[in-house]
Amino acid sequence: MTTENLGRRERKKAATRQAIADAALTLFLERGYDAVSIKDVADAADVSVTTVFKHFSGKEALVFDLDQEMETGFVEAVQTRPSDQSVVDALHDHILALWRAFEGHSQRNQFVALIDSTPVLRAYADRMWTRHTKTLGTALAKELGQDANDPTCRAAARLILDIPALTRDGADSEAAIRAVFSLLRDGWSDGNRRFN
Amino acid sequence: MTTENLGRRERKKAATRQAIADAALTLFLERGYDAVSIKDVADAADVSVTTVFKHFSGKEALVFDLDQEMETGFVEAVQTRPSDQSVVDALHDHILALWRAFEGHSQRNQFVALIDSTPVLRAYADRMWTRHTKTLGTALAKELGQDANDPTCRAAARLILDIPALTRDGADSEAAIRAVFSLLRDGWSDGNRRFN
DNA sequence: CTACATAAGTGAAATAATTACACTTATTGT
DNA sequence: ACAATAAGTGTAATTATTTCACTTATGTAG
Repeated sequence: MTTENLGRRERKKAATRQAIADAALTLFLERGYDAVSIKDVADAADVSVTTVFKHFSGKEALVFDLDQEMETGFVEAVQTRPSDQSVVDALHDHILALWRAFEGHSQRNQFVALIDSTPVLRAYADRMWTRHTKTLGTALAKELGQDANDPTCRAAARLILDIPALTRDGADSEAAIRAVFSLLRDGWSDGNRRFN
Repeated sequence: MTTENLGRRERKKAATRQAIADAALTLFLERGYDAVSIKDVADAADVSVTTVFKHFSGKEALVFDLDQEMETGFVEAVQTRPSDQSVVDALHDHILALWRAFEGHSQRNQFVALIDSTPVLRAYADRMWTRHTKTLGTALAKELGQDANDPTCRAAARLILDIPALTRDGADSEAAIRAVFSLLRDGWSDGNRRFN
């Protein structure tokens, strides 16, 4: 799907990019993120340092080869949902699907460990998700017939995109997902209880 | 309160730190963040580059001289609230107070413009708030008699700390605050409406 | 098929943030 | 007064990132 029907040039370009990403991930998992320089990655992939920067915006981006697919995924999830489904339910299903797909990856544990142990990568990962707050918020607003900048839609979008960040520091991911969607559906009864 | 009853050493240290922060802010507002190097700041404050790094963890930190006070502020807000007040109400009050204090600053507009126009600073500001998710979440859990890692408490904490990030990209701050607390109190009725 | 335009890749050099190190100087507590 | 300690200095090294002028491969119009 991604490497089809393209000219030789495009194919070679994609191959180079992939070689760099692969070399980077291998080295990072082997030695740790900070112990690997961009030059190391370039050498391992047999390209120049300049070429690495032609393909990736910076060192952190070498770790996350996805990013863009995510944004469209969320937006599509709400737009193409069955007509009798609420947007909250659609997003709930989407997240669960993403989660299960991620679970079934062999390198998953190493990968998570790499990110958890590298502050720069944690920060980058968080931003990677929350960067799409505006887009998802607008998509939600459109679905519900609200203004594009509707603050409630944006806040809801943000809370949902916070989920990956919430599943760190020894938190149970599935519980975090449940908690977020419970908040969205019913609010926070505990927090609103008064003590008098 | 901050510069009292300290020895000469501590006082000079604080003065140096302040001189650096002041020089940095002045230069950043004048020329823009990227056009000012750490060396420029050091020269303007008449200290060595090394000294700058002794006081601030990095270039971004030069802009945000608060950070730590914020965390304790939120935690105290919930702990010292009147006994007939819910934690949500206490946090609502606290945020509104912070907001009003910030409004009454002469440099506020320039400051906001500086951050909005500098991607690195936006990212840093977001992290600065959400960094305290775990602490505030734990404090909330303790108040409510839940487990320290209770996912709902943590999610609620995160949503509240998201507020500053939500007030960007042409969003109305007060509306964002209202939206977040409405979500916390009653959930998201619009998002849960089904269309059949 | 040829020639030209263009995009990918190269290599070197410049800039700037960040860290390490060995050193001087000022402050503090005894 | 003195020894311990913390603040500050200056230099040098490391490394991410950008810029630039250059080569080479590919695609394409004629």
